[in-house]
Amino acid sequence: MTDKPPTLRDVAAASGVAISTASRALSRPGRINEETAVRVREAAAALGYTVGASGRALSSGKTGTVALVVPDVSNPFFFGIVRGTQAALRAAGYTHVLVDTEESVQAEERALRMLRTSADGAVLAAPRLGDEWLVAWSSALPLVTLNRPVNGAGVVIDTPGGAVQALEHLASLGHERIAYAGGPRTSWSDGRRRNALRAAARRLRVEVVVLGPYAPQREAGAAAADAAWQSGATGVLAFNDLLAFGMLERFGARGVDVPGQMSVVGCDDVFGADLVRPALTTVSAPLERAGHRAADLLLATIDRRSPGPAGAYDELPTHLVVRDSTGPATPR
Amino acid sequence: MTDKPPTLRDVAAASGVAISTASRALSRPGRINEETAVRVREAAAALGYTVGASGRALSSGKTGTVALVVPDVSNPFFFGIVRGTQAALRAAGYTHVLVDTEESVQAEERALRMLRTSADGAVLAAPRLGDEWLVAWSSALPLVTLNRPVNGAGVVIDTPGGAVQALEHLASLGHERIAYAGGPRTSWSDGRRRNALRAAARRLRVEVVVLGPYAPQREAGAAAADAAWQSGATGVLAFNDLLAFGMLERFGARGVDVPGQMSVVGCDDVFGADLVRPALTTVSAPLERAGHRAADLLLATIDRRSPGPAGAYDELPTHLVVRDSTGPATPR
DNA sequence: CAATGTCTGGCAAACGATTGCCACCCGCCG
DNA sequence: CGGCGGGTGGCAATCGTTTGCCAGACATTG
Repeated sequence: MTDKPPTLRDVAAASGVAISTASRALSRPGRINEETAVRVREAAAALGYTVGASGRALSSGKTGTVALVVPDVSNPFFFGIVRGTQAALRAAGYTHVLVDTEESVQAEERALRMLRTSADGAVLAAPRLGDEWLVAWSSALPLVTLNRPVNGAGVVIDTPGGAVQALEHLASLGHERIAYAGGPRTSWSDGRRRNALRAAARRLRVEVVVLGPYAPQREAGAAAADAAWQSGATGVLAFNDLLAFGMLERFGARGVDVPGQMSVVGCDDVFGADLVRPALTTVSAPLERAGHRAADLLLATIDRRSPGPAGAYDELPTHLVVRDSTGPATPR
Repeated sequence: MTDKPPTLRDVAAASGVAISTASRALSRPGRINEETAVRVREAAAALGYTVGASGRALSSGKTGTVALVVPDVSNPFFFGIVRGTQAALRAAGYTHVLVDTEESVQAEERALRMLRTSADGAVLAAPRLGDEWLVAWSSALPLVTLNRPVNGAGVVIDTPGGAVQALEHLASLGHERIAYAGGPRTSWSDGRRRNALRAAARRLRVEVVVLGPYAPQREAGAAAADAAWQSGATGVLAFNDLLAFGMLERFGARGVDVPGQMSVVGCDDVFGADLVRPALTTVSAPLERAGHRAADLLLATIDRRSPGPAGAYDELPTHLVVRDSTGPATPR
């Protein structure tokens, strides 16, 4: 059968010192005579000892664990984020727990409640929870939000900036009427983008027609594509790549040539954007970096103990990647 | 500042009972007078109490945590797996920790060592560790392997079966010389597939030429495509979809028409396989189900306490999804 | 009325690690 | 020779929860 893992007591016994000494020898370099410390470390190695997370957590208050809370693990947008947080946490020796709330506010709150006692902090990617709640929670658990600043803090991906680049790109190709297939009402990012597009449209003297909201999924693409076509636009910006994929399929099915009759721009540059045909012109978002950054920020506030109200704000730039789904406007 | 989360002691005090009673009221239905229990539960709810994971773990030995250990989070193959384990664990009330070993055997072992004290078990997806080690570890920590049986136990995706279907498909299209662009030597799955293909080739009277090994990544696709072309084959089976994507790109770049001059079959049907053009004919693997299954199996052995040597073996069927990257053979 | 059981609820001992505080051993200086 | 201080290492409390065991209350039965 499976015998118990060695404990600090075993290590102490094996090296002939007290438990406290063993503990210090392993985690408080300098506090213990180097000679003794070496003996302890050797014993620990020989026994294959690893400090037990629960014991440590109980007595020190630090769990060595950070959670990433996402609304939907299967969305490729979050793959990049996961990768980033994973790398950052791994490097810092933290354990990475993954929570999928399946878009449910309640699940999100439940997760937070449980994390409060079992994690040192959490990265909330595109949280669904209301601002007030987020603020309240952040005083109970170090939190860093992604793509949804709370109290002016958090990591944000500047998709509005990218969207404007996309608009400029289309305008320069002669498009004068451009559709924006928007995302969920609850998306903070979407609202910001609408505003940025409105302003840019005036400046560029093009017309932007806002469509939607659409679910940020491939399945919603058909409806979005039909609406975009119907709107008389010659180019369309999609809320995200998934939606753009769906639109591409729909245009293909309806015999609308992309980019001949309709230019399509996605957002995020997720896995697959360069795989579809035509390859998708899209606003590239530094997903992995964003995850990494968020985790780093969180780690910093965790050990600086400065969850100060002026938590850091970090905006990551995006840029337009031009591929084959956009081209010169052709009058309809 | 952040005030401490309420403890069982607070709940007990608030409801005028002893800590032990409070504990039982919350987790041992029936053991305590229902009236008292209700009082306790109300107090707990009012205080927003949640049992602390570390305390519980220390005293009961159960951490309520299960880890998924993958060699590379950014591989879309594992996205599906993650999704499955996540769903299963969530449903069972377990916490999901994600460990990326970055293909490193040492990282894998390090992870296992730490998990031993901080998790109730682990799902090892495509572990790099040697069999002996895996066997040894499994006596210290409940383990379920995915796509790599140990001691005849684990969850396995029957890709050889799918590969044979693919071969039949190609054979029926008139292909007589078919290449197999193999994966890493360390892949158990790859070895199995080679054997299955060899046997099927004899039966179907076609010739299979084995190429590789190639890294299961897009970047390796160019080399694989060139080798396949060079081999004189008219169809090629790729170790996985990523490799197939890379091959498709390369064939495109070299002006080799797919499926006109070369048929390509992938494996796994990961996200993107139907996005790429031509849409990829591939062996569809039930990734999410596999992850779910593995987690369920693990959970079962965890609470049945039966890590018996005859751990369960489960083979999930695959099937060929025919899309546009395969077609009739044309003589070269 | 005594003996026996059944419910309830509390006491206290774990679980594994950390850490404040104290004790001891030395060497050194005055 | 006494006092002082730095360097080491041990004692014991503490963190939050679970659980074996016991004790009282009350009901049931012979």
